[in-house]
Formats: sequence, structure tokens, C-alpha cells
Amino acid sequence: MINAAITLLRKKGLKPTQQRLAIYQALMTSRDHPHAQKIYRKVRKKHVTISLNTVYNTLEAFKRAGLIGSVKVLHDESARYDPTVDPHNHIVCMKCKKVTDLFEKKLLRIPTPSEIGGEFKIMGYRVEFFGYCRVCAGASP
Amino acid sequence: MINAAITLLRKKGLKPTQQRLAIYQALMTSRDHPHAQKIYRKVRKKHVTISLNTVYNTLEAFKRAGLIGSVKVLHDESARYDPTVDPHNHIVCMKCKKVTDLFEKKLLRIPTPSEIGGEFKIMGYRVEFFGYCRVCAGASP
DNA sequence: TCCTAAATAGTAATAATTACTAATTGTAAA
DNA sequence: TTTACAATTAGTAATTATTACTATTTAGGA
Ligand SMILES: [Mn+2]
Ligand SMILES: [Mn+2]
Ligand SMILES: [Zn+2]
Ligand SMILES: [Zn+2]
Repeated sequence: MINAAITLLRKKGLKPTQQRLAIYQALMTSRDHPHAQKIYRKVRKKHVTISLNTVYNTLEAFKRAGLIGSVKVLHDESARYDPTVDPHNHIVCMKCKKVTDLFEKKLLRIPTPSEIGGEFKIMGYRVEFFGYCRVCAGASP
Repeated sequence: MINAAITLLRKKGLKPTQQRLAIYQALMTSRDHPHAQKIYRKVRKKHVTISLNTVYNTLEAFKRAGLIGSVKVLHDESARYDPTVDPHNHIVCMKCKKVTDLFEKKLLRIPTPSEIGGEFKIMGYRVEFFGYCRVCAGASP
């Protein structure tokens, strides 16, 4: 609901502008970790004059507020945005670049390698699988 | 030794030019996963007229031949090159972006999440730790 | 030595992201 | 409700890593 989004943005100190609400909706209803460009095209259907820069600014503001996440995967240059902030990992198709969530709990409890010793203060880690999705595995290389 | 490099490049069907040998030496004697730019600056001390484009072309050719690897980490835009091709993982300093090897064997045997089911043909995975190196952990945020 | 495909240097083009700036807008106080 | 002003936006320019293009050079076999 739109009012919930307004309240949420206000709570984070972000003015709930039309643009921000549209971008928030666009990302939250995505299951494919879209690029900024894709969100831009989606939002522009209603907000014809929105600028790509605003999309970037808004997504970064959402990220700083902890409302969304972002993913950078191998085999794909540009940044993807993630409506899910709960800890999870990803698997990427090396051909079509589709990024799929992995909520497997075992991946969230990997012990810190003793090899690291006292050399690093660990803040986190990520696991990224790569391979071919069902569609691409069946197609020609 | 230089003759070993010449033999190796020939075996891979790559002409052992002066430029390629210099780039190969520069990377092999690096422990810091350098960017193309850094290799370029290093090699240019001897090969004054080498072009950055040649550095990129050469590194990509080496990669295709399986002589080197590359790494793209979070918190750092550009590609890094890796003299080590044996399977291993990395830890990245979120401040100074230093990339350190992790050869811990446990990280090489993570089971494929059942969650993936038959949806993906897995080709591999990587684990990437992030945090702060000893130098940056002691400094101001 | 000569020939040819491969490699190189120099430069232009591309693409994602960030920076800049004048105009617009949300909101809180008057 | 109006006003004032900082935050936000649109439009555009700048930046940066990487790739593309092309004329020239070079390695290595005939
Ligand atoms: Mn995700
Ligand atoms: Mn490495
Ligand atoms: Zn695919
Ligand atoms: Zn550091």
C-alpha cells in the first residue's frame, strides 16, 4: 500500500516524493534484481519526465537508509538493486545473467578461515554461485 | 626465468613478444592483484611506448589461455588481475581495497544448496570476505 | 631473406555512473 | 493559508574503465 511506503520513507528521513514512491514500488515488485536502467524504464511509464539521475540518487538514498540492497556479480558489469535486505546469497546465470536468491541457511554460517588470523577485522562475506539456468543450459553455447 | 616464460607462451600459441613477456613478469611478481593501470605503469618503466590497450589485450589473452585469473570485488570498480590460477578465494579491505588470497581448503568444499534444485547447472562459486585490514582498522573511519 | 598473419600504438568510441546547476517541491513555522 | 527554505529533481556535462578501430610494425615460418 502506498501509505505504508510514505510512512516508511518519512521514518527514514526521506521526503516521500512521487518519484521516490514510484521507484520504491518498481523495485519492491521486482523479482529479478533489476539494473538502474530497467527501473528507469519501468518508472517512466507513469512519470514521463523522470531523469535517470534521479533514479540513481534515489536508489543510493534507499541503500543508505537500509531499505534496499545492491548486488554486483561476475559476468555482468553494472550494478543491480535488491528489494530484499535480509541476509542471503545469489546464483548467477553466466549466459543470460539472471540473478536468483539463495536463502540457504548453511551459507550464512561459514566460519571465518583461521588463515585470516588477526590481519583483518571481518565485517561480512558473500557466496556467489555461477552456472547456467535451465533455459540457457538447454540452448547452444 | 625469461626462457621459461617464452616456452610457456609458445605452448599456449601466444607469440612471446617483448610486451607480453614484460606484462607477464610484472603480474607474476605482484602479490597485490593489480589493476591494468598499475601493470601499465610498472611495465612502462622499461617499455616506454607500450600502450594501455596492449596491456588490456595481453591480459585478456593470458586469461583465455588459462595463465592468469581476474577478480572483481565489491567496493572496487575496476578489474584486478591475479597471477594465481589455483582455486582460492579472497578477502577485501573495504577502505584501502587491498585484496588478499585465502587458500583455506574448507572454503573450496561448500556443498551446493539443495535450494538450487534442478534449476541451475552449477559451474562454480566464490566466497568473498570483506572487512578492514590491520592498517585501516586502526585508522579513523 | 621474404611473406603474412598476428600484435601493437595511438586514438576514438562506448557505457555506467557521478557531478553540476538552475528550477521545483515538500514541509514546517508564521 | 501563506511563506520561506532546504531538499529534491531534471537536464546536461564530466568522468572513468574498458573496448573498438586502424595504420604500422613484428615474429616466425617458407
Ligand atoms: Mn537478492
Ligand atoms: Mn588471488
Ligand atoms: Zn540463463
Ligand atoms: Zn585497508
